[in-house]
Amino acid sequence: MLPEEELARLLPNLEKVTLTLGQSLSESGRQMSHVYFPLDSIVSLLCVMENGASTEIAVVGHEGVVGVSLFMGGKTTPSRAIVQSAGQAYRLKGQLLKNEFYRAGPMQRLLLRYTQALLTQMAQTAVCNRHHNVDQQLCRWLLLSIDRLPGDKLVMTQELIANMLGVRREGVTEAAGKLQRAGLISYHRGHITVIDRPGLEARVCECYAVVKLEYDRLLNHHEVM
Amino acid sequence: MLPEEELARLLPNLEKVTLTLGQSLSESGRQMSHVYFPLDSIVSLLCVMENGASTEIAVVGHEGVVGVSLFMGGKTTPSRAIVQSAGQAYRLKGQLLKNEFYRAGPMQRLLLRYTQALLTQMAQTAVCNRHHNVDQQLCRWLLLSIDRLPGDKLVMTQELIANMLGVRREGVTEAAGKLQRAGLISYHRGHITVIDRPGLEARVCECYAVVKLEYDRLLNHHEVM
DNA sequence: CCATTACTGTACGCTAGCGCACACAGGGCT
DNA sequence: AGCCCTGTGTGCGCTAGCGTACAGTAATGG
Repeated sequence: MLPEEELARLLPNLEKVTLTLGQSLSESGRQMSHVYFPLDSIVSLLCVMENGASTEIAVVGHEGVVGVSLFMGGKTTPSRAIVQSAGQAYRLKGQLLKNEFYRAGPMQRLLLRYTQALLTQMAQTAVCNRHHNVDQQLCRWLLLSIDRLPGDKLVMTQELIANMLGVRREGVTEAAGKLQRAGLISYHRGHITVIDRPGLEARVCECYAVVKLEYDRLLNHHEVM
Repeated sequence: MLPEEELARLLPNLEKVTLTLGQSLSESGRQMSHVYFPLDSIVSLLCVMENGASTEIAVVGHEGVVGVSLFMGGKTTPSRAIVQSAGQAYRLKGQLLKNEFYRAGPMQRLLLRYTQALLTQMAQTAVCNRHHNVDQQLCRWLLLSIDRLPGDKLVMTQELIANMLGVRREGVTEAAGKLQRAGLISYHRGHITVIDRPGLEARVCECYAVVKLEYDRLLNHHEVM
């Protein structure tokens, strides 16, 4: 989405890395050395509490960047970034991104619009956690995930999904069972395949659409302010 | 917190306005004409759903600004901003803030750090909605509110608090009753007085401290990156 | 090939919070 | 005074999700 000039300046510094499932890109309160631009991987931003319970507050895929705190000026965040789906990503030294950011050009505007989209995703996650049941939240989570993946399959155990959603594993089993019996997904020991995407969209709560529309609005056109 | 030069440039354009309880500063999807810097007032950012249910996703007081979407580049947000506690605020034409922002000076860095603090508050709200009970959330809400007010009193009915927290009014009645019987607050027809602040802090969940520490870290020193 | 581990399904009692209904009191109004 | 409206307290049945326990089955590894 960047003009050639910016892209040319950045490309030599982008390093392609492989992210493995469960890998931590950022720990609470620790400064990241690099920012990551997922390609076909997905990264979850998690809040972990003192007792170990966790909740996903946002998910980042090829549309975004992990490490906004580096250019936002805070350096650290109180959340963790965990690879939710293995794959490739570009990474870039934090200082280089910051330099680019402070050129105050298209890259800065893009990063800021992305950060605003992230704000919306977090806000909607808060609402969803409050008002919607596990079934709907699972649908939202599945849709947000496969939107960020090339195919319709994802590798993820119910245990991990439960950690992301901040619910019991058994709750996920039940919700996933319903979806499977309804023929919307097939679930097999850590491998999920989405069979009927429109069916999922029919069951999901409004939160998914709110987030998706906002991402489209903010990121899917090259308009310069 | 700004150097004199920046302050001198902004001051003539700041307009002092009175915000009344319940006033809307921003509607979902509408562009704001001004940004607001609360002085002794408090503004709640709310997500409102299709069925009318709502949830507060963040609270803004004298430490912050209402309308980050104006400089983040998105122009609008899918949330509402409602005055939760009447009082004074400065307002500033959106375009003037944007101009100041794009001077890429101390004001930009400050606004970005504030936005990051807002991110943290939203994230923690999402976690709190998931994992903590109404009692704890009420304590968090009370503390976040009186931190942003000059005294120890706030004007707020249980009905409105329920809307903020996204719970039933009766749930708030019950939780507030416990706090009152414990001698931590006194509640009288829409007038709350905090009597024992340390007592509240002892009951609140960790979410309050996480948010408070992050605000302090990001905003309470003049360090320039 | 067997043992172990990891993942999924199911059951059961418990609790927090919901939806609803209603009683009661303060405070302002005519 | 009487009245209404607003705000608060309470009770009751219901449900979603929790905690816990355990069974069954696929993958894995020696």
